[in-house]
Amino acid sequence: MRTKADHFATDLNELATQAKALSHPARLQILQVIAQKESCICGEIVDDVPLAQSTVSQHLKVLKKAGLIQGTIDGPSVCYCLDPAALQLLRERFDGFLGDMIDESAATTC
Amino acid sequence: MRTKADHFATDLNELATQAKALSHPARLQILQVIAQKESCICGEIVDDVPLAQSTVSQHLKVLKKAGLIQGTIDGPSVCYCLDPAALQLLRERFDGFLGDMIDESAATTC
DNA sequence: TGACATAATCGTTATAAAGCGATAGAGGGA
DNA sequence: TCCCTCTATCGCTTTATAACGATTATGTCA
Repeated sequence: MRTKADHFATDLNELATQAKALSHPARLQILQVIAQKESCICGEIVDDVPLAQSTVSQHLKVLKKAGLIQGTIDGPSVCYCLDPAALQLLRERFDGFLGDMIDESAATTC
Repeated sequence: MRTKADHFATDLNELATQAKALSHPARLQILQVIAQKESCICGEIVDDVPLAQSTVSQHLKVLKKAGLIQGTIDGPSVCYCLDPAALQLLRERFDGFLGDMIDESAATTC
């Protein structure tokens, strides 16, 4: 694929990247599971999500790469938790992006 | 691809679908262009985005399918505009989803 | 009607993403 | 040490996405 990411503004690329991390229901559910459980062992996520262990692991990798979660090794298991600061930042970016757009487009009707 | 969308909650599927619409920098830029221009003729978008006309048309289709924009035929041209209500709804959904998660995860640190 | 402009669609190619089973590596306990 | 558990990675297949050029369809205007 000829992804012409270099032709777009940096902030648009970053926002698009984070939106992509949220663009799959399994990843959204994984985030919810991690948020709800007091502990966040990988195995529990696999139990709660209707996907194979290897697939869940891939999704976790995507979320980790996007900076939305972090995993720490806990003996034989891996404990995953959210990064509240990153989520808050993402929230603000989305809000800002959409908010600006809504303000500007208030007049435009076609 | 075996997209197991049916295995996930409806609201997660919908949010993921809309996030996917925002997951490409070209589409984000197109939204900005439409928001900024007072008129929103398709050709102007093509001029402002570093992609071929057919590619832009595809992106517009994705945005239209996601319900974020609408296009009305204006003679030989097509006038695109944002759907402020849809954008506002999306904004609130993101905000709610991320907000709930941040609240719940305040305690969880691993 | 004929020529031109605009935008959507088609056909094709290349890359990314999603999914799974199997394997590998790292710890912990018997 | 040996086995078991847990999770990441590999290899593979299937489907989706992105991109473009070429074509088609629809209007406008001379």
